[in-house]
Amino acid sequence: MTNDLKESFSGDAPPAPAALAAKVRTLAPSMTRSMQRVAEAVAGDPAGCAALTVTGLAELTGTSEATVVRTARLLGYPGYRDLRLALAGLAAHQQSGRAPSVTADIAVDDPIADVVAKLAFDEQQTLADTAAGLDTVQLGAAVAAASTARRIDIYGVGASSLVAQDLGQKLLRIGLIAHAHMDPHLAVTNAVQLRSGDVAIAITHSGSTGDVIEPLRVAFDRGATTIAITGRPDGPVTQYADHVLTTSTARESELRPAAMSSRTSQLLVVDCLFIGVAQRTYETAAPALAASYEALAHRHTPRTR
Amino acid sequence: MTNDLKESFSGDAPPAPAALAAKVRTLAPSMTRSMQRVAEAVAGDPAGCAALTVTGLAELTGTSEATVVRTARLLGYPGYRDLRLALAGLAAHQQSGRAPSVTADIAVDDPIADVVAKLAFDEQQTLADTAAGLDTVQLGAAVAAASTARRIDIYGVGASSLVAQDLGQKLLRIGLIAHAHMDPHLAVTNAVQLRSGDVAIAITHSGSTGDVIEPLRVAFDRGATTIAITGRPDGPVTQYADHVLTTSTARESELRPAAMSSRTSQLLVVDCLFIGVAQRTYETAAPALAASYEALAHRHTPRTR
DNA sequence: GACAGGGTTGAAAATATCTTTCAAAGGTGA
DNA sequence: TCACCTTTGAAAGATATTTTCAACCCTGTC
Repeated sequence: MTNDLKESFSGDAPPAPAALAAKVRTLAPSMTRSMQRVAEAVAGDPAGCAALTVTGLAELTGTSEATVVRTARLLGYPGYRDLRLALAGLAAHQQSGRAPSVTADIAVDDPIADVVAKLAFDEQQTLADTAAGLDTVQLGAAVAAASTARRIDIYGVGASSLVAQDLGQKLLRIGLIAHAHMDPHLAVTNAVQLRSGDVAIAITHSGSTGDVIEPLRVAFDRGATTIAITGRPDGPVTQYADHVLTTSTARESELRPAAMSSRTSQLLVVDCLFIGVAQRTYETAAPALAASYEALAHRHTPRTR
Repeated sequence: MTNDLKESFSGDAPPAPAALAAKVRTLAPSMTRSMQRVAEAVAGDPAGCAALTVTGLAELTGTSEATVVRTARLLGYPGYRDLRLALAGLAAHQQSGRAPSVTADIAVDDPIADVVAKLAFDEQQTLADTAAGLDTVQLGAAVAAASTARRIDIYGVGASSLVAQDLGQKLLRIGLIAHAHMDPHLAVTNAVQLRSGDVAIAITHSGSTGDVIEPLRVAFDRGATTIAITGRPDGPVTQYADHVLTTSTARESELRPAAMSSRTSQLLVVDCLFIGVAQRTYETAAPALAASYEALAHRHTPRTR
């Protein structure tokens, strides 16, 4: 008889996904007093109820286990266990609904958990922006040049120097002759050695860092293929760049210097460049990668486990 | 033992809501064969597994109930029942979030546009996983220690050395005495100088890089507060760490070495740490940041436009 | 190559949870 | 007031989960 009622309501009985509150309202009139109390508790606090056992929910609502099970049945589930699973799902769903509450700037008094959420969100945003704004034609050209280069020089100072080093390390690892110059003077000195068939890469967020522009200019004059990775595609550095890869510029706040998001953006561009080159030089890159991995293995102490 | 591990990972045990797949990847290496099978099934088909009982899941994975329960425990839940609820929540969550089109691994013959899209997506994923898996209690403790430290030493080699440098640069910029050591020998030599009230930070993805563990051990023995930033919360490095910050481990492919996503993850953690410290030392950090910005201004040539 | 020692595993017992049963309590109309 | 039907919860019964423990399988050692 309880069964008849359930059937008559939900037809061929697909358990309710998220429309649980609505179902409770619809069915409330056909419920007995005790069952209504249970249904009310369930609709009011899905997350809380999901954490309770039958006995717990029975006590909370001042009823018995049997009533709770009956209510679950009426709502269209085979038993309380399944209602509970549905509640957990509903709770998670509600949770995600109120996610975009932390889009504001990071404030001095933000709790640490908010800082993590905001920072992660901002960096994700930066990645999406960068990917959207990256010119694949320019990237393809840069990849082609780097893949066949006799030698690759990379320039970056300050925060960008880390990105330059990262690219240098990775290219070296797949067997290319690449070097990241951190000292501006040495960079210029070395740039003089470049010639056609070589590649020079300048990384500068502002697009106007003299220490990075100068070696690129020299390389350009010497006939090397020059690439600029910058957030200002109209900046001075692009004068001497055959190919320009644009990084995105995110809003910055007092506590979150621009260096943070520009770094994220630059690294993505550099990674794309690297993967592109690795694809093009796969025959030599794959064994080189494997070899460098092997070489490092002994530096790790055995696992504790 | 199983218990220690769980505790060391999730602090005082806030069960994971949506970061389950990430957690599975992070903990997979420390799992036994049978447990890995279970974890794999769970991560691969949360919705399907949520519909199964312990016995059902045990049969599906060809293991026993005991193993399923053990796996649930390792993942941070009190038992299978709770894991199941979390799975139901995750399933509901996935239901709502639209699946991206380019989730596959990067292949040798992918067009450059796909490489960009996949890479950006993967790194976004890594950020989300890292944020979800980061223990804010541990982070808070690390921030507190670093904010009041007399001196901060940072250790990292290989790809992690760039992250170490990044953190060092930023902390210096807000007026803290921080130094990133790249030479393992010098790192140990300097670690001997540390004492109570100082902070030592080790960055290693594998958690077992001897060159990084050694200076941390020395610092630990000297009474300094030690922090480990690692992808292996059960690795040897955590022996000597007062606070462990876990980075996420993303799936890697032949062309996309693990170093790439671990770097992204490490940088996010380091940024969170930095912002946290900047908040705590706002009085001195804000003017210091402004001053360093001023100091750099003259290095940029005037804009062309 | 045999062996000790520790980690890994699943069968089965023990426990917790859920479901069903059934008789008593509560309500309703004659 | 009483007969009858509905609602309800205690307790028994059925499932699911957790724990225990002995066998098993490695791995490194002599």
